Amino acid sequence: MHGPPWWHGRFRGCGYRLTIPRDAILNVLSKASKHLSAEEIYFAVHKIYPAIGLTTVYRTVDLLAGMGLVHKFDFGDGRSRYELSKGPGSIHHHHLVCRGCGRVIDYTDFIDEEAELFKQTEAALSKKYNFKIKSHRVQFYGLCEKCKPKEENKE
Amino acid sequence: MHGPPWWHGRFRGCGYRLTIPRDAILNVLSKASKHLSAEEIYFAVHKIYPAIGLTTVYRTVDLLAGMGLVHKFDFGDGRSRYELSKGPGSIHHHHLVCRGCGRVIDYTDFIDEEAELFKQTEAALSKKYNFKIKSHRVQFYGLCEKCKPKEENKE
DNA sequence: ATGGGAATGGGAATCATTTTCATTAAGGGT
DNA sequence: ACCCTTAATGAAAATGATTCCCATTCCCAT
Repeated sequence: MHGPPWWHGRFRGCGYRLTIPRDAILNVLSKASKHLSAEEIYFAVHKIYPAIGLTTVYRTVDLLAGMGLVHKFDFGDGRSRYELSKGPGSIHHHHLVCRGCGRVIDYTDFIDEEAELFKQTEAALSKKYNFKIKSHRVQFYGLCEKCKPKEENKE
Repeated sequence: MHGPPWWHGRFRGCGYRLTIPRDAILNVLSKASKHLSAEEIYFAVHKIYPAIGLTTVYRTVDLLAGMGLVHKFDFGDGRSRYELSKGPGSIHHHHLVCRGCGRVIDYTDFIDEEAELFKQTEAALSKKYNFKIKSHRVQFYGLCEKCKPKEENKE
C-alpha cells in the first residue's frame, strides 16, 4: 500500500505529464466506490485542491479514457460516469441499471462464462468486420427491488 | 405489406392515442436502415408533415421507448439514437462501435450463443439481486477498418 | 534559471434535451 | 356525424452537461 500509485508508470514516455490535477483526479477515482460523474469528481477533488476547475476534470477524464486508465459509462441519466479501469483491486464487471431510480449494481457473476464467450465473439467479429476491438460494455436494464413494487401499482 | 402497420395494435387500450405525429415517426423508424438521432427523425418526418416539431419527436420517442416499441442507444457521440425494437423484419442484434469515426455496425453473429448465456445470466441476476430485467445492451468498442490505419500512424 | 510547449481555469458558448403553456385534435359516448 | 373530455402538440424559453477560448501558469530539458 506504499510507494507511488500504480498509474504513475503509465505516464512515463507517453508524452503526457502527470500533473497535480491529474494525480488528484486519479486518486479520487481510485478511492471511489462507485461510478462518478464529472461534477462529483470535481467536488471531491475540490476539497483537497480548490483551485482545480471543472474544465480540467472534463479534460483529464477524457485524456484518461483515451489512455485506457478509466472507463466512461452512460447509464441513461444524462451525464457520463467514470470509473478506474484496471489496477489492483478492481475486477472486471458488468452493470445492472435500474430504470426506476437509476441505481447501478456491479456484478461479477458469470463473468468467467461471459469472458469465454466474449473472447470467441471478439475474435470472430474482429476477423469478419476487420475491426480492432478494444473493449466492451454489457448492461442489463430493468427494475431494482425498490422500484419493482412501484411499477406494479401503476396498473 | 398492406393493411395498417403492425404497431397500430399496440396502441389499443393502453391509454395512449395513435396520432399523426406518432404514426409518422414510427413510419420513419420502420424505414430507417440505421439508428437515428432525434434530429434526424425530425428532419425525415418534417418532409412529410412540416408541422411536427422537434419537441414532439423527443416526447414520442420517449413514449415509444417506454412502450418497448423502440430502443434508445448511446454510442458516445453526444446524442441518443433510436431504433425500432421488434416487429417484422428486425432481428435482435448487438453493436460494434468505432471510436474513430463513430460508425456503428450491427451484428447478429453469435447471437444464439449469447442468447443462451444471457438467459442464464438474467435468471441468476434476477434472483440474486431481486431485479426485474427487461432488456440488455451489448456493445464492442474499437476501430473499424478505415480507422485502424490512421491510429497506427500516430505512433 | 530559462524558454517553450503543455496544462490549467474561469467564463462564455454550444448543443441536446426538457419544461411551460396556450392551442389543437383523438376517439369514446351520444 | 357530433360533442366533450383530456391527451397531445408546438413554439419559445429554460436547463444542464460539456466544450471552447484565451490569458496565465506550470513542467522539464537544456
